[in-house]
Amino acid sequence: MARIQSKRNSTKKEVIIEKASRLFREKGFGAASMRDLAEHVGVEAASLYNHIQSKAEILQTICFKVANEFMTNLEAVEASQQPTLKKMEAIIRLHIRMMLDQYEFVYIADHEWRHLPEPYLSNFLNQRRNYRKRLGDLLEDGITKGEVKPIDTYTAVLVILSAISGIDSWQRSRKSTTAEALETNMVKYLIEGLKK
Amino acid sequence: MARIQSKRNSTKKEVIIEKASRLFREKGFGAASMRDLAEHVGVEAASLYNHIQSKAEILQTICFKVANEFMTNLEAVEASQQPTLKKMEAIIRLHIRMMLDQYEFVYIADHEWRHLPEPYLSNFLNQRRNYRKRLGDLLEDGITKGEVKPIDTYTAVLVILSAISGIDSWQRSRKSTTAEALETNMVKYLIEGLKK
DNA sequence: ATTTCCTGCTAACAGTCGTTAGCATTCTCT
DNA sequence: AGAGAATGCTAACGACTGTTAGCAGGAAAT
Repeated sequence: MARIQSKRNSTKKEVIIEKASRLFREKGFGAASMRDLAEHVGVEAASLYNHIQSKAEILQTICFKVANEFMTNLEAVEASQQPTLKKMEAIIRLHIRMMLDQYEFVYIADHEWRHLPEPYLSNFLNQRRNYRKRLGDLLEDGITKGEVKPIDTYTAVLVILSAISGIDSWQRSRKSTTAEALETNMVKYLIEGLKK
Repeated sequence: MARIQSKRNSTKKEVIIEKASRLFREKGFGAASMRDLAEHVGVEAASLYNHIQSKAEILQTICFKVANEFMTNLEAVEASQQPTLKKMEAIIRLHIRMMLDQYEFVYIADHEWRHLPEPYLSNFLNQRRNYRKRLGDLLEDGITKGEVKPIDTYTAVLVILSAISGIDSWQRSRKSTTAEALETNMVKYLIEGLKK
């Protein structure tokens, strides 16, 4: 019987999750069915349950994988010794790159988290809130040190993160602008607003 | 039989659409059921069909209502005689205000449009592309006239619109920042990046 | 007062949902 | 070669989906 696991560097579960991420983004978590997913994986729906526990587990895996990756990066940047603006730039660039080459995963963590079942939902939202808070603190610190223009940090964090998540609409319609140009221009616009 | 239409200034259809907008935002279009909606309206599911044609029709109504409102405003601004930066500010402020007091509708047009059936989907996406194109042209014009800093207009439009749609996450958690402060700060950040 | 329209109801349709049970096949390891 | 684990299959479950048919009661118009 046609087994899964075509690529050698990934378990069957990872294959399922990867295919699911594509599907969840295209149709939304609620509208994507397990039979849909199974077909993309090349297997019957029931067979998926040899590798995963539930549809919700897939969503959890994706959301927390992304959240952890961002959090790990944030901690590294916080611990680093560099000017605040450089720190912010590093974070912004990571967000943009994640949006560019882990698009499906990031998109789902950004837009489909509301379908997480409790207690994962609360957990996820707490992490999210904490992340934004620490980004705000980082900016606040930069203002205190005189490295950043005195602005409302809550608004700044909101603008920065939202702007990046809008790359979504660029992904959908690969037009003239290249990924590199987009990153450069976006960093320029967002950092410019923070300079004194 | 308990009729709908409690408020005098709205038809039953409008009541349904208003309740639906709330539901669609909370659960997503796919996950929100007609029986769900009926319960919020205070009626049986089948009765809804005396006022609407289908679930999809509700989504269409909402999406195009929002799209038309933005497009009408853009045309008014384009026709007005004022500096480019003032035009942009007017547009940004309208977007923010719409996000503040027509939150449910705007959110759905922003996030649930992918569930539109054809040909409405293509139609909607065309309008959206056209809208952004014209915003970009407006900025381009400002650059030519020397009123706006020479930037990549595609990126600028992306950043501006995305940043505003991020107000969504502010709506969800009414915290310290007031709506007025948010508008002021956001306009400041976004316009600052356009000034020479 | 009677007709007509509007809007509500219940019941049901055909289909899809996520998931489980039970069994067959194949892979891995001794 | 044979045992056991891993992974596939088919069939089915109960619940839920959007929607329609047919009917009843109240509102508006004559």
